[in-house]
Amino acid sequence: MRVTKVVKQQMLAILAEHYRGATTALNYSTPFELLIAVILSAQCTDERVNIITARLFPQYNTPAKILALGQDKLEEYIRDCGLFRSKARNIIATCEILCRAYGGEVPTRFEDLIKLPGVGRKTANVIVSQLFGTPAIAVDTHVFRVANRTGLAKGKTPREVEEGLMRVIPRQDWADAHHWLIWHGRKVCKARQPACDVCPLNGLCPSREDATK
DNA sequence: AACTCGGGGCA
DNA sequence: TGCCCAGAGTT
Repeated sequence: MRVTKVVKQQMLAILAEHYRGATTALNYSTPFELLIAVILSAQCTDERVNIITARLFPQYNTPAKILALGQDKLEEYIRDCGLFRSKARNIIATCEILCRAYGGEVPTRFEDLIKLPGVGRKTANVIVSQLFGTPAIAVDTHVFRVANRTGLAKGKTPREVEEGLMRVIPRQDWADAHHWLIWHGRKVCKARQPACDVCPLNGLCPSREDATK
């Protein structure tokens, strides 16, 4: 079933109302801290990232300090989140670049961020949209799933979904819409057992009767 | 486009 | 236990 543009606008309005105030912006005090937290969050819950960063950042909250800590010790700090070896390696490499090319600061442009080891489209979009005021929609697995199921933006790749969402959603709503879609994916439109019975998009979503697709 | 990394969370 | 996960890099 094809979702008309009018229906898409209705669904977006409902999501905006239903998830008003919802945010995933974490209270990290510097861009560098948020960057590291987002890198760590891949395939890992926010709760666990919070535990790790609460131990790490009091002493190691700058690229230079992380480099001084070293990769082996960094691995010990972040061992409780998955993929920790590659994350540690990427974080060290990123810190070296930040120190060498950016004066120890986090670059503000998407093109620069995405070149950093461990930073892909999703992470770069999160940083620029939540930190530097550049409108963007970060497509993670939740956003990807919700967009495809609801028909807001169909696509085989996250990139396609990202571009589709940008076409449907007004630019000024991109950052907020990212949060609506993520929260909807977490709480209602879940990967396993979607709670279609309590879904605010009931009646509009084409996957209502077969939400496992 | 498919594969891999990896411990946690959940049924 | 087995299966999936608030991704990114490599092949």
